[in-house]
Amino acid sequence: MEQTRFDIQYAALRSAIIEREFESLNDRQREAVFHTEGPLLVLAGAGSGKTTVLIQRIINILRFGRGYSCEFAPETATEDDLFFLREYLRHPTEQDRMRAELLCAVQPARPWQILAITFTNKAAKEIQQRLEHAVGEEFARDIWASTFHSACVRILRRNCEAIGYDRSFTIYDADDQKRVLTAIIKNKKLDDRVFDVRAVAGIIGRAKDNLQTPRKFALEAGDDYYQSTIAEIYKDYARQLKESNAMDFDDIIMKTVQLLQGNPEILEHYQHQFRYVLADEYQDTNHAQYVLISLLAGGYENICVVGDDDQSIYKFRGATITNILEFEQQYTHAKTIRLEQNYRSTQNILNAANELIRNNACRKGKELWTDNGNGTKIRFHRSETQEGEAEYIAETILDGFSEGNRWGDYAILYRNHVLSNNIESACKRNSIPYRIVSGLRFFDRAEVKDMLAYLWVILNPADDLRLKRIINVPARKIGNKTVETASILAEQHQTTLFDIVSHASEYPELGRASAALEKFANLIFDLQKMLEYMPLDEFYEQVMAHTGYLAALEAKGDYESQGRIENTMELKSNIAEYAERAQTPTLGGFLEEVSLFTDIDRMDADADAVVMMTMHSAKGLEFPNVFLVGMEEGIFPGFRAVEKDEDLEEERRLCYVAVTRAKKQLYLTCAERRMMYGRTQYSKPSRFLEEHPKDFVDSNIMETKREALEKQDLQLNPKFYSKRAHDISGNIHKHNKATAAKNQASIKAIDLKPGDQVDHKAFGHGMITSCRPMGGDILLEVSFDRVGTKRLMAKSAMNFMTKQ
DNA sequence: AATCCGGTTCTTTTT
DNA sequence: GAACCGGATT
Repeated sequence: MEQTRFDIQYAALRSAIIEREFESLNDRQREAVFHTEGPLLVLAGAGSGKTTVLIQRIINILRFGRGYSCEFAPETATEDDLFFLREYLRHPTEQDRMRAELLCAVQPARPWQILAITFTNKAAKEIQQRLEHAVGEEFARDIWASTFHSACVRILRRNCEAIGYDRSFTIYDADDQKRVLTAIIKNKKLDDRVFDVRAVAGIIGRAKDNLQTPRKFALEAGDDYYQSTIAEIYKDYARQLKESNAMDFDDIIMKTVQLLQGNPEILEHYQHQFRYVLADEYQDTNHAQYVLISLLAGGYENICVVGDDDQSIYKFRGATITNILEFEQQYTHAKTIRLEQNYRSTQNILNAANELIRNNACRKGKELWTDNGNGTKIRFHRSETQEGEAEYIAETILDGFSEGNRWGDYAILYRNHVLSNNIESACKRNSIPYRIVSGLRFFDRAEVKDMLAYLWVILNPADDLRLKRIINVPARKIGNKTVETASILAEQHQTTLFDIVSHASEYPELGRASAALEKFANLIFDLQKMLEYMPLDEFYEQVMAHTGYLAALEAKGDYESQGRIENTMELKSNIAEYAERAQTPTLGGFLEEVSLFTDIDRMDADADAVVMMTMHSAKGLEFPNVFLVGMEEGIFPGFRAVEKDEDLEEERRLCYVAVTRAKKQLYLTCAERRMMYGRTQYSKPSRFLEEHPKDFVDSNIMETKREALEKQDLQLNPKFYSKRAHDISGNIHKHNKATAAKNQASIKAIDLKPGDQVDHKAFGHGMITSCRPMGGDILLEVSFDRVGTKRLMAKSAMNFMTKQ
């Protein structure tokens, strides 16, 4: 076919009109949006509008198809159309828009032909919602915007019979997985210190990430004792899961790949269906996910991967940065687009990030820039102790609050959770509202898992694993011994544990316990009956009541149980919310959803509070003011990561991620000594601080830093160090002196008594209602006019408070 | 079945 | 230092 003059005119008008639709994007972004056909790699720096591009690209594909990239006019096109488009471009009106759009569209995709794959539910949901907003709910509903896991589960539920699974397979989480493995290791009479469950689970998980079957793994292990034993465990584990018709998270991906590879007709079906495949956070994909994407996109090869090699921080979970680095080799005709304009941070912050990441050898290379202006310099603070560090942070936040910042404008990020302890107490002391994004997620909490286990068992009594979890929770006189005997009986009789339990009296081996067992079985039967005629949330309450779970928690009555009760109630609202949302709510539907769910989703919805979390969890988020704490050698980079360049680079990427979370102000803090693992450690400032550009860091800090560096040789000898510390630490010392003086003054000023009127920098005017001596300090209760009653420790509060 | 004691361990964790 | 686990004790 040859392009005619008509075609050329048409194509020019078409691109002008389409470009108009996406005029809010920058050139690079637009380029990515319009490159719809063929492989595309988008290297999207932090804060460069990656999600926007992903979404706009989908919108473009839905509305205009390959319109922009098409050089030919539609066969039905007439001179009239050309005229219309020209007029529309001159005077675009809302009435004409639809027709113009239709004339510009070439093979627009149907929603279900688009697969947009992400790692988190949150990201999937965001894409879904923004698309709903843009193209309407009905349209957006059919787009496959989902996580790797939910997309795979969806494929598996349809087709898993082809690989010998029942459609109703259950999903084992990390905890279930560990239980099974522990049992296997015990069963094999292996030393559980040599074969640590966590390590074994990790190795098996990595094997699955690499698509290694137990057989392949055994082959590779050869006669190496450790490896070949793990191969044995892996084999047993796989067999056991298969028998229970269960898959773990890694299976979900691996089995999908196996399904597609082993069944050409199924593969073809999906390859044909997915005309456009988009993958987010591509730098975090593992080998299995890479193969999966390649398979699914194998039909049209309209594959767009978006990611940032500099933000790859999940190697320890099997992610291989190779996938993104070698994309251009995999698809030789791939187009690569770099998004380097940053819309989030100030240039100072970006300079720091650029300088830092430049120290990495293994990267594609990118340089972030912004037209947001330079902003304020990065601030560095080194305190003597971890308490000092925490206090500095609290003071800084209080200062900021009194200047009009909101608590939620602050985030405190750390390398690992333990570092949050002191900061948490400093926040408590200073009445700073804070929220810790904890390592333990809602759905991992014991009480939540217990209740979910009940629901699973009610739905599917054959679920031995979960039955074992709750059969004696709360205690109902069914001891471990009894459960063990019953399990053995189940194995002997080739039946399920529940089957034995429900017919306990037929087995003399169970002796006196059989009454309790049958009682339990009847409980489950009763609940099953209730499920048939009750709304889900009401049913859940019945489960709480009849199992005695709620009563047991209430009976304990301590503070911890109170929290647990709240958590189980929270689960109830989850169920209620699901029941309302789903078209045909079922218990199974809810459990399925929950098993692929984490609770990061509700992170942002909550009240105004300082957020504390690990640097890992901060990925993808942004905050006006960010503290990076514990910037010390041995902590960040961690002592494990300094040996191998590869690990150090990942650590540096983590630092890059952390730095680029800040929009306006970045604070870097560290302490000279810190209590860790029960001993006091002296550490030098992190090398990552050195790698920040000097000119962009607050100047008095640089002095501090130089002094800190001078100390480095000394600190190998702690005695010498402590002797000299006072003489050489000029700036730090001065600062601490000042703080000390302030504290002295404030302790003197503690002649406070109830009834005194005070002015607080952040909370305003108030009256002291009580004073209680506490650990060399005084706990004040102050009733503030504006913010109500607060409890403050006098020493630190006096830095912000004056007596009238 | 609950509690206590001692020993052990201590990155990060999107599903 | 704290949290968690397993074994022993009550």
